[in-house]
Amino acid sequence: MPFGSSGQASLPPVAQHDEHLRQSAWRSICVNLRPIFVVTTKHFPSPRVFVVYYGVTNRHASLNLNHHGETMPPIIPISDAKDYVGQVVTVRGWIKRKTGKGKLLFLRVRDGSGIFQAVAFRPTLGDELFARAKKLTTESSVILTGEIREDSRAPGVPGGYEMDVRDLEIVQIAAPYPIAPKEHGVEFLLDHRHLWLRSDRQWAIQRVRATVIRAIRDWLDDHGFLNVDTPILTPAAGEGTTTLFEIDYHGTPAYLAQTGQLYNEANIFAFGKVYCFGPTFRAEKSKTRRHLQEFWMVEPEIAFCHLDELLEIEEQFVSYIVQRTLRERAEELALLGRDTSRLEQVVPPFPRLRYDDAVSMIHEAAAAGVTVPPKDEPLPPLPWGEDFGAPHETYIASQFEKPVFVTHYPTAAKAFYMEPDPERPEVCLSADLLAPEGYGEITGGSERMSDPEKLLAAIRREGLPEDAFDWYLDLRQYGSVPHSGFGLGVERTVAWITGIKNVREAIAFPRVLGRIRP
RNA sequence: UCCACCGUAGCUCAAUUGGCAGAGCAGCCGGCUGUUAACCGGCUGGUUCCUGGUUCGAGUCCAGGCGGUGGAGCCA
Repeated sequence: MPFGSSGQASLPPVAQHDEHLRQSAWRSICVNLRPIFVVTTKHFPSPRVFVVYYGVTNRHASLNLNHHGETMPPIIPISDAKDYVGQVVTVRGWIKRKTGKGKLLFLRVRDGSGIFQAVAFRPTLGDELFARAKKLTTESSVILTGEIREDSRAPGVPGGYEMDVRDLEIVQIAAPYPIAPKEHGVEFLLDHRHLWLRSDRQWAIQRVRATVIRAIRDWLDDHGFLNVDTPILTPAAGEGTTTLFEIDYHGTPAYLAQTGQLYNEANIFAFGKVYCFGPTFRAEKSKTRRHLQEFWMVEPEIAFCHLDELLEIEEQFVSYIVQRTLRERAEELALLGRDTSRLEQVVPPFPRLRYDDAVSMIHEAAAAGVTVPPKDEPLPPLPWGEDFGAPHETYIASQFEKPVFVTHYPTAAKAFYMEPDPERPEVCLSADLLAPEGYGEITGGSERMSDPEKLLAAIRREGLPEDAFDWYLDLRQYGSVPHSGFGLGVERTVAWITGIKNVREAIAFPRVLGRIRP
């Protein structure tokens, strides 16, 4: 029962102690979006308010009743504090930081929804409660009741509102907290990731991530894509066998999926436009700011789709994700210190650049002695046919205001299933989307090979196990069509939008090379 | 796998040519009515990553190992 009372089926009467409590009750009723019916009676047995309700959402204040069925101040999330100025409310959370000045204590409190300051003043709180408040340590859990007031000096998210504490209940006094409000090393923070998540910065990043994921699903669901998820335990590689995590499948070797794409290709023949979304696994020995062993990827796949249509889908999709996040997570991005001016420009169309032209740009830049951040090392030359290194990606991306598509990579440098350009088979109908500001490749996609003979030849050329791909080849026997798809890495996208330096902060519990705890 | 750098208090870091192991923060005690990583006074806190070597003497020099960070390759 969401009101936090005993859960009994009968409706609790609300005592009408005073005008203030009555207003609090009304207030909590009014903020609930779900239908609520209120009856007042003047006679039975004394003046009472009866509340009829159902389905109260957790997002809003709930009516707070004590054991006697009497109204208590409503329990609110900190994010709603601005709606309760002048009213007495209860907030449940954790102490981020405590500062003070004699008879005055400032408690920075977070509850997951937001951060604000609670002010404990000895003359109004009383000596006993004030002494209790002074005992609070960092990360102690508390239930605070007091009046919300507006004050421009009050810090927080959203700032400008604070609580004048009238009552407090200590749930637990926290042990000395290892993470101090100062700089820490990476190893220490990753060892304490379970606690590090409580920091302002990590809180903001995970809230952005949730919005990015919501935007991904909403856009695809609203554009005719069906979510059909693909297996994580798989019998064969998606793209080569060196980077797979092998597991024991009841005596048979199996692998954690590094892509859902091959299954996506089966699904389009049943559902037309599909996407899968989940964790993928790469056992690469990569220790860079852009790599995780386990990361989340959304992979749309579309039947009857050529490369040019795919690029239009991608630019609409990525723009929507960025613009919606800017709109809904402005406070979090501000907390992270993100300069959003570059992100505001992320709207279709994105520039398109052929691999050939990218190589020419790199040659000219290398000849001119251009250097690339972060170390300002000279741009290395790039022989035609090789894939870009990180400095090449950074340089190309830096030449454009928006994300840029690089298309028509050399066929030999790309995965076996990519369709060669019919006019020029040494390049394929592929496209990578490079994010600005050095965040690298955020999507990779292509038109897929639809001809069964050519696909079989490609599998043999790569030396892949033919029998593992029998069903994949089979797809091309029954109504094969041109089709295309791409994958977008969630952590790289979140890192780019939030402006963080390393993808490991974009996921709650990152799996990086050499680390499996916590 | 390769390259570079790093390892000293719970954390971030000092320690001169090889010569007494130090500070700030956190924690504890006391003070302060508007703090924003407050401030003031006091206290507590050490296997200097490990093993061996050189030396009268090693945090410091040498050898080997372990751990970490960044990058390369590869990738989203």
